[in-house]
Amino acid sequence: MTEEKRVQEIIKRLKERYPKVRTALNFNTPLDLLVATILSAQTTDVNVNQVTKDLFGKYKSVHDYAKIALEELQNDIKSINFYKNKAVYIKNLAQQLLEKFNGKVPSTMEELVKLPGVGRKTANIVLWNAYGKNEGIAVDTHVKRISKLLGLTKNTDPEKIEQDLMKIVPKEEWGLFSHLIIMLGREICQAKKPKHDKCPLNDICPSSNI
DNA sequence: CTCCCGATAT
DNA sequence: ATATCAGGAG
Repeated sequence: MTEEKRVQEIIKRLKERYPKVRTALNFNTPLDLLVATILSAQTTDVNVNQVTKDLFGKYKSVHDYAKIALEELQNDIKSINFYKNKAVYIKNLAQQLLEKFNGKVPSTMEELVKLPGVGRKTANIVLWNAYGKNEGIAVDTHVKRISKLLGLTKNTDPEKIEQDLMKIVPKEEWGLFSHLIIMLGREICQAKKPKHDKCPLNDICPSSNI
């Protein structure tokens, strides 16, 4: 099987298992999603959703983040790791949104990655879930780990992995692909204890022990 | 490469 | 006790 055909088969099977996949982060607006995604770095989405449940009620617009005291915002997200840095990112980001983007969350990769605390992974999540755009493939810890297990890349640098994946995944499925892999990583192919016996890819995965 | 730095599972 | 969790900045 060629690499492209194997990728097609992987996508086909994961689509069947996760037909309605999208981010597990709760949000109503692009701003919500941007904040939630920044908070989600090295943290479970369950933890993030718990915090944002109250957060989004209190911070309804860019202005609310921009005008709040840093210490108060830090306290509001204190149960998230790296909360001090993340609060600074969000406040500075809110300022920049007001100054440069008329208070709106931009919808291109180029603009998003210029915002503090926003890298390609975060930008890709926002672009696909909030704007339906496929400008790249979000490479998070799951995509990084599983792409390597599946033999789709030999690189360890997320940006190089993204480039490898963009060559073999059809562009119209870039956003979908990363979300399917993330779901697989959350439910089945976990880092600590991968459930090879329950994996829909175990017969075409070089790392499966089945 | 290091730092950031809480919650949870094992 | 330790590894891991939708990473990014300096």
